[in-house]
Formats: sequence, structure tokens, C-alpha cells
Amino acid sequence: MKIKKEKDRLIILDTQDFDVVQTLNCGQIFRFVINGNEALVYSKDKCAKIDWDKNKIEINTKDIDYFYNFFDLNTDYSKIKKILKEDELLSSAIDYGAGIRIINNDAYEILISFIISANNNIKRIKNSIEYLCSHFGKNMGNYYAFPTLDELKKATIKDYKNAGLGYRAEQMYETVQKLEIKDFNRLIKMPKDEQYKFLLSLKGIGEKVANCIMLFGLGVKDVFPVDTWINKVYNNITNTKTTDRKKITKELTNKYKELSGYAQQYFFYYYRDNKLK
DNA sequence: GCCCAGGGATGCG
DNA sequence: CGCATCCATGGG
Repeated sequence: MKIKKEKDRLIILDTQDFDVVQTLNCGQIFRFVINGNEALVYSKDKCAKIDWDKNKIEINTKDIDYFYNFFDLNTDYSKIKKILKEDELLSSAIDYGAGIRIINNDAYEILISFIISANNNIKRIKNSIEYLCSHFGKNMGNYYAFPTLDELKKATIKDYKNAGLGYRAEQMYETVQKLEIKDFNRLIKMPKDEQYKFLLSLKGIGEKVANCIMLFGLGVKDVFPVDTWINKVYNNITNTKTTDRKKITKELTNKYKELSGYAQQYFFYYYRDNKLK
């Protein structure tokens, strides 16, 4: 991928492996606004203004190194897509979501966000996160930062209910009180199975959410989060009616191995958008 | 009014 | 272990 680095700006001159709208809309990030050929994207206390046309993408931000990594610009997606396309089941999904990239987001922000995501819909998830930012995050002028862990520790169960977390409010409160920033410094260095175990020990985090945190927040690509959509895809492809997500996870992870996370995103985006029954 | 959402916790056998 | 049931709440 041809990328020019300027001061406060990244210019991507090769758009076949990067579609901003697809990348933002495929359910891995909740803090963004798309307006025509322009988007605002938020992570932690940082912001990027992105605009694009057919031939180039401009990422305007004071944190170019952060967003370079955020959008995974070092990874060659054409190579990944070429390998995965050999799988017949994935071929049309990859054609449809050819511009998806897996975002490298902040582990703590992803952890909080995906606790909210459980048995929830994306619009509500976004509203709840926005509430937490505007009530507990730092005012950055044009937007609110994601609250730091110390800031979020001030939130009560009632605050979480007001944020629309419903029955997840108690779980969130308990997990936020228990977590410390050093947990995340340790987490990033742990082997995969220990990360998984640690995440599962926290309230509000089960297998699917743990896998999402690892994929989008810890850079672990050989995980395959199975949500309701992937469950539907699986039943559709295999002509079954299972609800055993543990089994589906195991099968698909064994099949796609180190590319599981990518395969999962292509499946998820394609089938969700095409309203698979 | 009903069904569903990027599921998880709990209890029971 | 596996399995069933319950859980808030807003959108479609």
C-alpha cells in the first residue's frame, strides 16, 4: 500500500484494500460519524478526520502514528484476501467487504465497549458509549474522550443504568472497580490462553466478548468470535440448526487458523448486510 | 405488541 | 461438563 506521511496527515494512494465506510461499519468500532465522503473517528482521547475519493484516502490527525497502527496500515490485506479466497464460502464475502481492515483499538476501550455489546444492537451500543464519554470523559472541545479507567471508576450502577446498560449495569460496575491499568500492561504481554482466561474471569465477559477484545484490542488474529450472525451463517452454510456456539467457534478457528479474525469479519459483514435469515 | 440485538450469568441435573 | 432460563431496553 502506498502511503505518504506528512505532518498531521496520512495519504493513502491505493484504495483497493481500504474502504473507510466498510471498515467503520463492520461492527468493530462504535465511536465514529460518517458524513458523505468524510468521517470522524475517535479512539481514547484521539480523533481523526478522514476524507476520501476513488483514488485516495486522507487521514487528518495530530496522532498519525497512532492511527497508522489503528487502521492496521502495515498489514498486506491483498495477501490475506488471496489466501482466504481459495475458500469458496468466503469468496463472495470478500468481494463484498474487500475494503475491510481489522482495527487495532485500545484494549481497555474495547473491553468496556464489548461488555456493552452483549445481546445488544449497534445503535444502542453507540448511544450507551456516547453517554459514558459525555458524562465521564474529558471534554476535548469538539468531542468527548473515552473516559479513562480512573474516570469511569466514579460511575455508579445508577449511572450505568442511565447510560442504557440495563442488566449489564451491575456487571460493568463490578468489572470497572476490579480492573486496574496495570492489568492491561500485563494482558498485552500474556500468551493467548492466559489472556482468554483472564478476560473470562471478569463479569460481563464470556467467550464471544473475550474473543472480540482479543481480536480488536489485543491484536490476536487467530480467534473467531461467534455471535448471533455468525451462528446464522454457520447454520446456513452447513444446513444445520445448532445453537452450540462453543462448537462453532472451535470448528471455524480450526479451519481458518491464524486468519480466523479476518475470515470472521468478512463473513459477519457480508451476511449481516445481506440480511441472512 | 412482538421480535431481535456482535451473549452472559446462574442454577440444575 | 451440557443445558435451560432469565435478563433490560430501544429499534424495526
